[in-house]
Amino acid sequence: MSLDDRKLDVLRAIVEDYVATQEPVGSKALVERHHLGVSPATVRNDMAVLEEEGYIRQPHTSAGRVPTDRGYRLFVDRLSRVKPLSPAERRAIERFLVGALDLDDVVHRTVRLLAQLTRQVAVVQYPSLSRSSVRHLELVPISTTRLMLVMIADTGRVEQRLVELPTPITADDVTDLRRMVNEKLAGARMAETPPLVEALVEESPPVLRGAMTMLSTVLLETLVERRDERIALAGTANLTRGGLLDFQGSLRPILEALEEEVILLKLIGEVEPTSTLRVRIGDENEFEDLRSTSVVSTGYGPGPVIVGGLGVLGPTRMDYPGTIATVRAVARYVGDLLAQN
Amino acid sequence: MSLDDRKLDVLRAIVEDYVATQEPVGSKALVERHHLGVSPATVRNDMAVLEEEGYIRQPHTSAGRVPTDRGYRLFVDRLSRVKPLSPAERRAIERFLVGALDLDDVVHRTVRLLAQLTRQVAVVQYPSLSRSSVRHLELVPISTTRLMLVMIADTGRVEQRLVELPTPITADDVTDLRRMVNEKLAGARMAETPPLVEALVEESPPVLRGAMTMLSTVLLETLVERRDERIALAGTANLTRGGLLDFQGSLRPILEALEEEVILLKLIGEVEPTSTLRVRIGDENEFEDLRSTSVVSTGYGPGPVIVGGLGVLGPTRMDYPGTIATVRAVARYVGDLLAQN
DNA sequence: GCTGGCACTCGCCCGTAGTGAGTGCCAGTC
DNA sequence: GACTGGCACTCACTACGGGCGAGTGCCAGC
Repeated sequence: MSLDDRKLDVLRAIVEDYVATQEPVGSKALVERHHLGVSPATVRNDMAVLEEEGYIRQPHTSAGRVPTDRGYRLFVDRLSRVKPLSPAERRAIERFLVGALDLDDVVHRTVRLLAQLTRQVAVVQYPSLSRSSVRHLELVPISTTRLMLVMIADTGRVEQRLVELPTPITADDVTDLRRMVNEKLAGARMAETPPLVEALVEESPPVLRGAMTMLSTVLLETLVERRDERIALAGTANLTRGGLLDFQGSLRPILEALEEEVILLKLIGEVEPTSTLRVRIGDENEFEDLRSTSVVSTGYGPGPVIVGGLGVLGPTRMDYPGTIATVRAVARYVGDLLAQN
Repeated sequence: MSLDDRKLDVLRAIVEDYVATQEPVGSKALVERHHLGVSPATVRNDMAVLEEEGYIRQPHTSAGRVPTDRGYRLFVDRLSRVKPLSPAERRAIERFLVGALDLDDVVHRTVRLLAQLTRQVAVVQYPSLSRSSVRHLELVPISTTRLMLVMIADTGRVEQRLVELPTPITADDVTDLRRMVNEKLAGARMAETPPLVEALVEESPPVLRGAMTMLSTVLLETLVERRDERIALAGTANLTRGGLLDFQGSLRPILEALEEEVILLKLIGEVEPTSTLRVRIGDENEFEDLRSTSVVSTGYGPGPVIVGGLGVLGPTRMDYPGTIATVRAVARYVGDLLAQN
């Protein structure tokens, strides 16, 4: 059955009121606060239909209605009007992000900004290595049998790792190694590096073979395997906003989920090549513990190419239009910032 | 008035029971669970004295007793017996920390380990730059007017920053700059660097003067000013342990405090040169919002010299002996690990 | 198809009463 | 003088019950 326009209006009004007041909304309050032009009784009939269709529900008989996850979904997809950012918000974004010193700084400022603007938990993924290219590889001798490998990506990411060498090497050897790895790898996309690294070992002169082998192992680990992804988090205190009503009283599982990098990455890191914004509402979340939350996430990057994800997590009862607008705007600003560097 | 031995025994029993059960403990339960060898009435008299002295209090008339901050303090200072780590805990520590790849990895593993063992919020400060020396400075050309400065400290810390140059420079210029800064600064303690950096600018040839000036600014910022300190945090979900009884029901201010790096640094970063362990109980905390928590912190470092702090934060009602033992043990292991590198 | 009216439901808000853990005090004993 | 058993008292907690009112579903009428 298709819902006529007024029923959709009613649903929209319910969502908006419930988000604002956090209390089940009744038919009478609805016609008073929104000028729907019909009587409470009519609204009640509409509500009955909406409930039958699964868009709203009653916490208990003789209470008002509350949107279901399905109701929020419909609201987000078809009913929410775009809420433009206020000038104050725009200014806040600009002020917050100018003067960032390096990538770490950009990410930290961004995540705090997002948390502050949306008043929710913010998550920002560092630019993904797998979507970056190698800008430069540096080898710093720590001792004769130890090197520090510093990898600088074009996105500004810097990763370092210790390399234990099988035999002592000289300063000249280090220079040679440095030249070789940079000639081979500088400019390469991370995904393309494994065969190049293999080649490096094979092409290296016998005297450096042992060192290069160890180096290649660490290189592969650094470039493509673990530590590929990093995450910044802020605003967990916002989970306590709205008392114990959201999240059915137990913050525990949510806080635990937020400590799992793997989970966070799945939440905001799985962005499609296009920079579409994604909203996951309640049930739609794949993680059991996050079924009482919604996640708004999007990719960001300099220009159209996506290098990482960012987003916020909050109660299903969240201000979707505002949150979506903010997340989108912040992602764009961050992208611009990256493009400048 | 001095408390005789039995009164101290009573206090110890109260603390232990309350920590275990989280419920006010009465005289009868006390004599049953601990073999004090006296009757409840006697214990009641002792309790009255302890209460008068401010070591325990009653949440309300006709309830059992609960230790005050002062009571915990006395307990920690004079009554708690050292609780040796279980073999399982020792094994957990070792297993957790072997195989750490680099400093980041060590810090992350440590903080998670601490959180897991103590079941509280764990905080680990990265080795402080101000307590480190410069191992190596690397300059990587990003463009003709941009350099990336990578600073590697002897503690394993790596910091990077972008340097904008006033005029384009050549690859040879970069080589010169790199040589100059390393000759001057490599091996220097961070605290000693400012005059050296000044000298660098003055001694630099006119053609490099502009570049060196910018570089020196960034150097000073990186070496001694901001970003000096970094922090890792884990186990916030443990705050929800024990329901809403601890922290008088409001996690909010605590979560907020934990998001402020400045506060965390003050909590665990202010370690004396010696590696004494510090316990701050409730009121003793300088931050208003943390008056309902206790903090156990200590310094760590390779050998006797301290390079950073670590610790845990939890309800005043915590297992002090166990927590203290764990914090101390983890700090020692981390120190050993750093010494190896 | 909308509306006003009406009976009904049921969560919420007290006030009351009963229960029991725990206390303080005191007289008695070793 | 220190400890003990006994006893009256306090008071948080729980259960019960009635009144209130927001909100509903349904129905007859326009």
